[in-house]
Amino acid sequence: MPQLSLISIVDGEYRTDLKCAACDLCSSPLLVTNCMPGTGPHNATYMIVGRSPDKGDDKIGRPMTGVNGRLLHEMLREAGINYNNCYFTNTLRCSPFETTIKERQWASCRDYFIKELEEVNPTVLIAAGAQAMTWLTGQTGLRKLRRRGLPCAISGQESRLVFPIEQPASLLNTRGPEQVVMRNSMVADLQWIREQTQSGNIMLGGDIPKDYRVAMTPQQADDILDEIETHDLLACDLETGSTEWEPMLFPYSNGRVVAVGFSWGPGIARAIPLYARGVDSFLLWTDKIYEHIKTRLAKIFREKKLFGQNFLSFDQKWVRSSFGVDFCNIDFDTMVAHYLLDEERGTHGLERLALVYTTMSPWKSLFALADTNNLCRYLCHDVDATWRLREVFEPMLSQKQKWLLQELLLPLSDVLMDVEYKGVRVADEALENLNGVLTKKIVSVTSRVRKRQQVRGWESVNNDEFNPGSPVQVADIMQNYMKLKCIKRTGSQAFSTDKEVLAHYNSRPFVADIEMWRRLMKLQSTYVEQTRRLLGEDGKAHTSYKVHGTVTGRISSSSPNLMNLPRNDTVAKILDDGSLIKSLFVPDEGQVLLQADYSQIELRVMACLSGDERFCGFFREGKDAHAATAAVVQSCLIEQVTKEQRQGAKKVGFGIIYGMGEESLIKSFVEEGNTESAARKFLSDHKTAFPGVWRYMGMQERMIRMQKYQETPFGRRRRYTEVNQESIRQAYNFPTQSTASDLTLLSIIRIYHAMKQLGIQARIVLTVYDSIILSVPMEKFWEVARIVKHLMESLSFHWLTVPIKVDLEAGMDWGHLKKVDLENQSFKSDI
DNA sequence: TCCTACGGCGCT
DNA sequence: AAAGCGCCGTAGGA
Repeated sequence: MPQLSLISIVDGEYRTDLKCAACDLCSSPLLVTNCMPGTGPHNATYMIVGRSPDKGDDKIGRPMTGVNGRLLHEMLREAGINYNNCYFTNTLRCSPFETTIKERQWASCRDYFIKELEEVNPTVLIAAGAQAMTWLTGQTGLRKLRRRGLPCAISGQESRLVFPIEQPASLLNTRGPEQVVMRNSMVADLQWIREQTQSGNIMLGGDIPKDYRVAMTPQQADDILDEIETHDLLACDLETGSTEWEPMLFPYSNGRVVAVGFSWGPGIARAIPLYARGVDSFLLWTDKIYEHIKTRLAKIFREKKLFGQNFLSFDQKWVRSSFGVDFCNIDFDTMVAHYLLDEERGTHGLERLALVYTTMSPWKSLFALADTNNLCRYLCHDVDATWRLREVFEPMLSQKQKWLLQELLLPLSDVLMDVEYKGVRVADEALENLNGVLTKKIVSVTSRVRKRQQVRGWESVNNDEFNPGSPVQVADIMQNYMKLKCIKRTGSQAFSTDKEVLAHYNSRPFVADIEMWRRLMKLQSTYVEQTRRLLGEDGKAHTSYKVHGTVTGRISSSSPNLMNLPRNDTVAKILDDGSLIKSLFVPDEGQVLLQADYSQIELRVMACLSGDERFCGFFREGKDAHAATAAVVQSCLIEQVTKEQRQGAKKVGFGIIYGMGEESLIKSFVEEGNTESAARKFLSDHKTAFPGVWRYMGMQERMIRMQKYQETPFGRRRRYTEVNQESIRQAYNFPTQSTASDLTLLSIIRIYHAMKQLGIQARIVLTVYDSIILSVPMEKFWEVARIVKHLMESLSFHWLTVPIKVDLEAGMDWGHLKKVDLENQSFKSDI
């Protein structure tokens, strides 16, 4: 034990000549003060905890008296927090600059801290900076935990409340207006903490009583299972874990379901562990008991009505692989429901939702010490939160949102889960070959770059190897060694070296090399290597789709992202054969890929939503919309429209959908070689010709001004906190992008179930925004093609007043697709 | 050592 | 800066 008398120095008496024997840091010659005690009154309301003394503190011998400390004092005063009400201390009493602290050293300081904490007994703790916060609460991510009361994670101190704030020192790293903004927000945070503390609003232990139980013995497991079986509706969650160090790759042969949890009411939770975790685990299930529990759980998964937090896209796969139940009866999902209520990205985490919508306190830190028992306690919190959140969210959903949940997002999640689970086949040999080819090319470009005279100069000046992947170094060479004029700046006003700039200067060999190097690296690192790394043991790519990933209602794809693979024409700029990337994705053995695309779906949706008669007419009459637009604006016959005129009309069409400002539209016209007056005339003629379109756009702006949100025909909403140029552009784009996406999503569900019902072995392998790709047995090809086209085109809604059209393509891999001619049952030559 | 921000770039 | 994404490597702070 450390000498506890050291920290009893409070109430204004300081000593700097103390010797602490708890660790050896005190003896560092870099330090003036040895074992710096805290300072301030007993029973202070606020105990302010930094990481360690800074140099100024060390010189003076008291915490938070240096530059940083003075800053903090100023801000405290501005926030209305009285200095006499504060006790200042640090997690570490001695911390020689740039010394790595060992666990033993941390531990000895912790004992001082606990003693000090108990003596001072503050109302709340304020953690100054991320490190102090982590030390006190076990949690990371200071930004997202601002203005949050967290439980202290130090053993025996769990009932104490910790408020994190940014480290005052971070102010010193900024300048000018940014510094003012940051400082204001820090003062505001302190003010908020004062208000919370004075009002007593945030209290730990203010939650309802908890009835959590963990099965520690086989008998208890059976009792809990008996109990679960008496309920028909259960919140459910699974904890899974890797049995090895490697990440889990499908089909998760190195992963296990570690525990299963259920809840059937607020504050009620049960957890059943299945697989021992951590050295302290109590779990000693024999194989026989394990199988017995598994069988009983499988019955629950098959028969009960369940709901969870993102259950369908995560837990369901494990239920399938570990319990043999392919689909559960899921009637709700708290994450998806919250997404419908609030589309903002990254706000759907379970703990966050529980903090906002229930009286629960954070429990995430339990996971850090996740032996079997703690993991099960963690799981109990999860399912309890899930149950409570359903009670909160369900009544909040509008009729349309209920429809979206039940008829669109839950069925869609089922389908996407199945699509992800089965995966898409990858031509692994071709993948390896391509990787080799790219490696060779990159090596050669790299060595060529390093022989360039400018690079040699740079290397000798900097005494370092030039890295073509460093925008800083590339900019340095272009600006200072080649004396190239800056034509574009980055967000931080640095010399931009993006592809536009490189293209501008690519007559210079060095710049051309960098351009090629970047393209090659992009192909290799983002597409080839990532695909390789994430390939399952079955040689397939198992992407994961998110239905809650975007503010517009589009789905997103990740690990690997199969929605941004480079098109053939892009790859052709880099490699001789442009199909090399997409052709890596192939149908199941002996089958063929069928791709069904909605043609110009966003434009059609825009026509419907705006109700512009002329624009709708183009689609009803089956005209080429862009050419027809050009014909109207130029007052000529559609046959007389030149390629350039059509291109111009197309630009306006998309410009409108994307909320492009008039000035930028005109600018892009001029860049294409038109005169400014011609561009202006085109635009004003367009407005005259399509008044409905422009009226509709104006309506969107009024909508977000008046009610602060928009709603699509399907009931998707997008909220806006303020109205500015950015939000107005978003408002122009949202209804079309969202509604077009929903049409594809509904089609995915319909196609999936049609194939199932008809017993056809064709399956959806991919989907990219407006297209659906299936792997189809050869002999069923024409039948499937006909069904898919029909299903997609026959969607019918009262607002859908123009026909929607689907183009079909097919091929033996994704890189070689040919147009399908259904009439003649033939394929048209290369596209 | 980890984490975050940034510059950059692929797709619809 | 024309909407919406995911992911790469670098750079810098903690």
